[in-house]
Amino acid sequence: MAFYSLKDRTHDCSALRASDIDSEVILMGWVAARRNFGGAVFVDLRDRSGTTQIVFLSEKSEDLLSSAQTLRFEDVIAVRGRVISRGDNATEKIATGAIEVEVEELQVFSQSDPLPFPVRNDVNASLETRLKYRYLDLRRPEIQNNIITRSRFVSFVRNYLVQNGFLEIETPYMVKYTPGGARNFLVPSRINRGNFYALAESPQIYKQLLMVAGMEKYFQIAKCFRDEDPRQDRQLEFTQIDLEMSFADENDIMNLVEGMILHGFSSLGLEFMNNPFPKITWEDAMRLYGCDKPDTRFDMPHVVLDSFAAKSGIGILESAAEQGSLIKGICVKGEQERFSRKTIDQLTEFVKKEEIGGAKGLIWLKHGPDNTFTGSVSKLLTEEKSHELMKLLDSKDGDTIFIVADKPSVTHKVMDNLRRHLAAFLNLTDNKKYSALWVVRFPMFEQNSEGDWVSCHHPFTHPVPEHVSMLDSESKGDVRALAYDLVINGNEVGGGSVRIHNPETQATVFKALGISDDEAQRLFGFLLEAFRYGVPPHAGFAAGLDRLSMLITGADSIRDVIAFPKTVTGADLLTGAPTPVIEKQLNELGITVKPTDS
RNA sequence: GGGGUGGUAGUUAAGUCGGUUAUAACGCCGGCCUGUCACGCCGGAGGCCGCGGGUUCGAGUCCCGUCCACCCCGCCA
Repeated sequence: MAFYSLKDRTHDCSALRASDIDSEVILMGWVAARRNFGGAVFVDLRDRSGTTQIVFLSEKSEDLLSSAQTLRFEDVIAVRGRVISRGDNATEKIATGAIEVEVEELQVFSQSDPLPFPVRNDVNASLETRLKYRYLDLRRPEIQNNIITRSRFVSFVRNYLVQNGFLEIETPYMVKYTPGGARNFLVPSRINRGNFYALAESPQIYKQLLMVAGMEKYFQIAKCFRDEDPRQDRQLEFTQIDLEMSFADENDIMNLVEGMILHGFSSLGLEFMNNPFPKITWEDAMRLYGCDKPDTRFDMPHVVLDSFAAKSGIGILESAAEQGSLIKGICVKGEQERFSRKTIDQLTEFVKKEEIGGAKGLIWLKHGPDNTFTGSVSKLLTEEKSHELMKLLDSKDGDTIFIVADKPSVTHKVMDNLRRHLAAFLNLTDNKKYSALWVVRFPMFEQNSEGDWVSCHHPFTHPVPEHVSMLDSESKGDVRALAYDLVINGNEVGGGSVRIHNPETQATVFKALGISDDEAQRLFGFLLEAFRYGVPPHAGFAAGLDRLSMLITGADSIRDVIAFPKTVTGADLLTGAPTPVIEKQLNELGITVKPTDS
């Protein structure tokens, strides 16, 4: 008997409806469940699209029935049969619930060993087990649908960009090593022993060279590699929707990307709470939310209370203000009854945690009837000062106010964490809702822990033109960049900038970063040289496809939107990578591995 | 590099104050069953309690170390 093949398959397992009754069909898929009644066997047949119940009846053939009784979970089969009505036994649980297929012929393509864990949405094997048998985990409809949704989104993105005149161009993954930024994965060169490629952190330099090359509009679904500790939303290798456009300014890029996101989400039936996306400056984001990626699904902005604090009559606030502390308040609308003394104590412990920012304490006030406060410092506030604070924070009867005073960096971080924490506590974060915004005018530079000035974005970012003269001054910390981040639901899903195309400006920026002319030549000489041969002004963007995929699928972990993810220690539990390699290979590369404890 | 949570049958979990033969559900094996849909019923097999050391008459349980997974901080231009 010849095996059935794809051309014989008449329908997928989600296709059949009552209107198909009496047709003869051939289905192929995996045995998702088997219910054996001796004289009748029901099988849930699952393929990528869904599930159809097939039924083996003794009246048809005893041989067929006994074959059906040997079927086990995840056997791969084809069946030929007739679509019949399920009558009173119809179910709403599956899309094909009105019908079933009465089997006339069964082909078993392959049998499955007993499974290490059930292939079902409602059974949670440990992550370790799921990753070891990732091909089984991927059969679970929940994960499979994530991968399908991601594919549909990527497909939309490609179409959108191509229709907007973009060319999809690949750039090298094995690139020149440059220090700074993320730690690189290194690839040793056999032919040039002792030399290394780096795996690209991003296609940044190549896409700028493509602009010099006159490609005008480039995009790529590009893998990027960064040897930094993974997180819930971060993997060692990840994917960016990377694009660059000549003659474009920041609004051209933001409009393009915004259209891509709005329509891409819309194509999946997902709509944004805000359209168009608001733009706020980095400064305003820090002032209102204490961070550069605020979650705007809920309001609860921070209010800076420095001048109030200085004359508040509250000793700790007045002295904090004198010492140059930043004092911020946040007003929780209503739900006052949920802030019991115990809850407030827990919030106080929360803000004191080091990873939350390590505040010294948390001031709280409950706005009661007749415009009075109760709370930690209420007795110290005059009626006039109380009313002033109420006005500043727009608090009403039934609201609750929290105040933190500390070093600016601590206050921002603590109040950011507190705002998110309160939103989660009050169930204001619905992952079916989407709220996006642009954060613009990032600083050009920041100081790292060693006190060195480093780029916030990257060294090719164009400063705000009016700030160019400040680049080599003491106030370079105040220089703002033509850089923008796209933030959705508190996730930084992408960022970009206008690039420098003027050699003098580029030289000044390198100088501000403490990169000498010689070093600039050594690291980026090829780029600077390219820019001498006619470079168009250009700007670009890179969006994190994995994080976007998490948002569109509602996945909690980046692992749930990547077919073969790595663990938090960078291991691939399915293949066992990374592994030692054979001595011969190391010898060819001229590499000696040191013992681990050296 | 630092902090936290977890690891017991193929899987998911329970296991009290340190005490006799380590439980359950699902899966697996055998049997029964023609309307189930996570079918049901009867019976059975299945254990390096992550690994190594220590305390103790006695350790799944207490202590030390270590490995693995996850979460967080640092890090991620």
